[in-house]
Amino acid sequence: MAAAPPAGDHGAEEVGRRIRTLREERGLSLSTLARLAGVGKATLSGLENGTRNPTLETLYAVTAQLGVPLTAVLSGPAGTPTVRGAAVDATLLEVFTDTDATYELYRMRVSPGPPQLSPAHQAGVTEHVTVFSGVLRAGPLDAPLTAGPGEYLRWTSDVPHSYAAVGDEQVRASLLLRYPRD
Amino acid sequence: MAAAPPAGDHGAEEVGRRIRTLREERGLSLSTLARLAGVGKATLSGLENGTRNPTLETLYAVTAQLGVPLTAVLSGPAGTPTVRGAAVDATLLEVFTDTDATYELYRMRVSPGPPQLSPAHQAGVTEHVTVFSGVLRAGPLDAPLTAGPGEYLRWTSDVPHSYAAVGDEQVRASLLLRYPRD
DNA sequence: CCGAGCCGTTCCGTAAACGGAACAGCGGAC
DNA sequence: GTCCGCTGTTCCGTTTACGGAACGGCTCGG
Repeated sequence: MAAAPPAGDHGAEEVGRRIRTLREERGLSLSTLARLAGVGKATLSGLENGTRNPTLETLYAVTAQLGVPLTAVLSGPAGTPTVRGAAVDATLLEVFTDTDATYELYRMRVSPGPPQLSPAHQAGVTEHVTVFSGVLRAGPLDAPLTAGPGEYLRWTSDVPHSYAAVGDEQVRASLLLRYPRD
Repeated sequence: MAAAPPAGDHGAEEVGRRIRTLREERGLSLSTLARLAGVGKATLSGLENGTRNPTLETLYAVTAQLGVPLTAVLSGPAGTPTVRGAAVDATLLEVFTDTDATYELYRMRVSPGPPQLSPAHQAGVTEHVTVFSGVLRAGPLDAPLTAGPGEYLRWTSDVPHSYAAVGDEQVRASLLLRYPRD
């Protein structure tokens, strides 16, 4: 005992809790799920209790049998990296890698106050913003654009640019960054 | 039986490819990333080549150092809730619930061929599409719109509407559905 | 030309995740 | 009462993912 594995480990225990919850929601016993998923009972037991550091293969076998994506047990409130600035608070939701370019999709919140500046990116990088609520003023420093709810902005971000909320309302928007392949 | 998903292939190679892409985008060498992430070079090498079955701890160490969520390298075609039709294949990425409206953010692929029809939604629902690649023709049946890479479409979807790829290239886009609060 | 310093891959001993079996605890059948 | 079937946990031998070191390949610099 006491051999307690690194308790402060990342979300291993959180992952275990979610799997146990999902299993019990389905009325499955540990033994049954282990058999259906093709893993040992010891493996699943340790996994649910957070005393193991599961393999991707193991996790996939279990989550697939539960009928949920891997992200359902992994992505946690504390798990996703967030970029914070004076006014902008952006959470990276997804990364798409296509043949022509890589896309990063963020959910963005811009708080009222002075504009937040962002340095120039590599040549060819474009930003695409869809505003959900509030009024956003963003784009190149010398030619900012404005958009309200439901509207769309696009600019080439190889020059310094800024983000600002117009008025007192916080702006909520989705931000898509496109990095062309070299 | 039980509609077993591909048990052997859980996308280990796909995960490796994404990690390698993310690493190269950042201009990091394999050795450097391995040192920064605190894992062995052999581990990272095998991981990128798909010859290993990484543990959650290893994956987390690497993705955290790359500054992306685990979902960025895991989210695969399998497992995620997906809406499929004749031509359109959409994956739900995120749901935002704000005070004014609910937003559903999809990643969408439209394959070449005849248009896919979609019935009218509730009054006030709007759709917002940002095209990544290919040329998309979509919108109300009587007034469809066209957009190419980097362009944006918006229409009110309280009437029947359609989606179609123009030309032979598959269309990749992000689709934002906005449901106003009653 | 040759060594220095990187690159990424392969080799190898060790630590640990794995599945099967044995275990204790509980509830119902007879 | 005993037995059975089930629960979830623990023990244990096997498999394998791990990191350090050694390796071949490439690009510089002297």
